[in-house]
Amino acid sequence: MPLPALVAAEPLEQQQARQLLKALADPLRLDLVQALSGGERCVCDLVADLNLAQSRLSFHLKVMREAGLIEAREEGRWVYYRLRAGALEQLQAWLGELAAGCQAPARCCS
Amino acid sequence: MPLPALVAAEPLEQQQARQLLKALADPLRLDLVQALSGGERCVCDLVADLNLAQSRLSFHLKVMREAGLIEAREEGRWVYYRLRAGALEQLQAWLGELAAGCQAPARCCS
DNA sequence: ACCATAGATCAATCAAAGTTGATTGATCAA
DNA sequence: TTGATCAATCAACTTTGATTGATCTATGGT
Repeated sequence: MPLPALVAAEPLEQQQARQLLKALADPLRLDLVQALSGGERCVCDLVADLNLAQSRLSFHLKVMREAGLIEAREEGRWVYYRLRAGALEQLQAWLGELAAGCQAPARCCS
Repeated sequence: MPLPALVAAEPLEQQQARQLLKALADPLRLDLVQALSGGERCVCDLVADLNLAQSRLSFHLKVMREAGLIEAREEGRWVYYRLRAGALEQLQAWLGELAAGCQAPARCCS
């Protein structure tokens, strides 16, 4: 069950940024992010709180995990998930760099 | 051609955040963002630089425009696009709030 | 050993997004 | 006014992603 999940507090590669963005860009996954934004939660609680099919939740958790957006901790027969603050911070930094130079005047059209 | 595109420097609604994230979470659109990160560019330049079908580019620009990620300026027969720095900053702030509380210890599983 | 629960995975289906090529309406230069 | 270029749009098609229900493994309680 433990899946790769990228680490490193380095600047994001475009590919990693894309995976993170995609992991975030879904309504259900955003609800999950919301649910996790207050701290670690176990899967069974999430199923109950968000009232969804277990396989559906598991699918989305996997997407998020593979993107490096969340990470899991197993304890007995439970699995606890939490947001990776580092990933959020990397994304913030990545956005910051974009915003930095984007106000330049138009290169005139050939 | 001018499409709604949300404004406001207010905190992002989840729905708006999702649209922005989705607009970013695509390889071609990321290339576009990259191309625009140095400043305004016209469509014909983008077609040439990224070497893609014009209708394809137009489709993706529309997605980004509708999300409020970019905005257009028409000049004669050309259209110039640029990133909306405000949108990037709103996203950054939104990520910041998520990162804030996500380290809390697990609520114990029922 | 048996049964119940937690959670991951798989195959099938369905819906949403992206791609392509053609067309259209502007704008501009000759 | 003719012809060329810019860029948006449309309809047909393809690809990708999400949902569902069924299994499957592992853990724990009795």
